[in-house]
Amino acid sequence: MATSTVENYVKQIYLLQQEYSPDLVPMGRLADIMGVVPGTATSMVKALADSELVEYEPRGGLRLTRGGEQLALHVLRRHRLVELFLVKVLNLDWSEVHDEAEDMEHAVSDKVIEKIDAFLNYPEFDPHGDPIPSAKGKVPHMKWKSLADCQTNCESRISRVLDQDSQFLQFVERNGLTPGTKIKVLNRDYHADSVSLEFKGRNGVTLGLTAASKILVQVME
Amino acid sequence: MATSTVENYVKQIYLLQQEYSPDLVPMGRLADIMGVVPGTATSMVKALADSELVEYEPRGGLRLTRGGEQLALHVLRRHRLVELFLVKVLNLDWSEVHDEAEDMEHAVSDKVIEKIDAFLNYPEFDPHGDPIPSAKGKVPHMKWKSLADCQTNCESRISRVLDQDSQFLQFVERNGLTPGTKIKVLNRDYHADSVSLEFKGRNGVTLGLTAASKILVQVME
DNA sequence: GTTGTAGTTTTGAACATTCAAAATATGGGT
DNA sequence: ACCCATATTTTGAATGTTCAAAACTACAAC
Repeated sequence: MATSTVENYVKQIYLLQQEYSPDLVPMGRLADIMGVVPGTATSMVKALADSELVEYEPRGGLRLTRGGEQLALHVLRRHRLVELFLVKVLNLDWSEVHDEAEDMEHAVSDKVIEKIDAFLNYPEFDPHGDPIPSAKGKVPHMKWKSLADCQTNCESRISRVLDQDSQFLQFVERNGLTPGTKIKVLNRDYHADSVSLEFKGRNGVTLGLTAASKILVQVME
Repeated sequence: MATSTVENYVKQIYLLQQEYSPDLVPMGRLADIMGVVPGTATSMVKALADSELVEYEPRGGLRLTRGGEQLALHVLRRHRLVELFLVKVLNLDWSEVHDEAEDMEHAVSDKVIEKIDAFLNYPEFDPHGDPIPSAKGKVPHMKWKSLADCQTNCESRISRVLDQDSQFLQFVERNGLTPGTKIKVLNRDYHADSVSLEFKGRNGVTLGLTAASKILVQVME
């Protein structure tokens, strides 16, 4: 049985892969995100390679095996279902559930997770708009595009917030940019590094491109 | 912050103390219950003594300090609230929630526990009738007496089941002896090592004294 | 008083995870 | 071809938890 340390490494590798794929994930990036010194990541990755959870090329980088990916999806499923449960049933604020779920994701059994899934009526997305993998490891897909990439006059709907830092989420909430909100891009200025939005009638917030890039909208097809 | 190993030791010491108090808990008993060899318990207890969670007399035994007891009650509060939550909200069977809660008790934060407590409307007892300590560490008290100590014709109400082994709980449930059930002792025979009960009209089960001693009834005053 | 035995403690080693610091490899600029 | 900066790996040590097996203690029985 995988320890929770192993589960955390595999989960973070999965998330990093979204950023690097099809390239290998560099060791240093993994160390950073795990909050350990590089040598620690190296030795852990070797252990993961021995258990066939990752493929590891010394000095090249790493990627998950199919088995590692399945494990990562399992952990992410638990994490995201727990988040949604905490928000919907226990009324915690969406800005705090990510941290709560970090611990709980390793402690809830499959039996409890299936009960939660049923209780919530088989949801596809968590409170931040992240997709919830199925028990078999299928990820609901949707076409997303970052706010930073929306042109002037583009109308759309906020659907996912990538940065799950509590402060950032509170900022997003204070400004009414939670998933589901319909918005229109009033102005996008690459040189001013900003995007201004209009929504819910009142015309709205101006975001820097860095913040805008962490907010995804649904692409209407 | 206490690791979950430490939380488990302290919890079990607390439970053993109910059995031994006011005497010290013997090391061997702790080792047995923790499922470790005696030497492991000794070295762990020394560490607990260093953190002032237990008082330890070499070769004599051990007991919790006030601080250790507070920690134990905290853990027990989390454990029992989680159990009740799993039964009431997620509809798990009472015979399986003990094991589920063993892991979750170390992963749910105080914030989540307080939400669960409020959601359940500040309950005093868990599904097995065990008292739920308050956030401040106060334990609801009730006068209990074992079924094995009930005389012939004694009428009472089942209120607590001490053995939380899943098989035993299923047996208890199959025979309708769950907490809340009103029963009457038809016959108690010390030499035959048995107690027979009548309840819900139909007259009922006969239990050996060992089983009977694990089922507690409310003492009516 | 020696001996036996049950319970306890000590010792030495292992595993998973981590760090600090030294060693090494890689790719780019000169 | 050589040197440098950066990324990575290696090495050695620490922590927390565990086991196996040897050593010890206490007390009862003879």
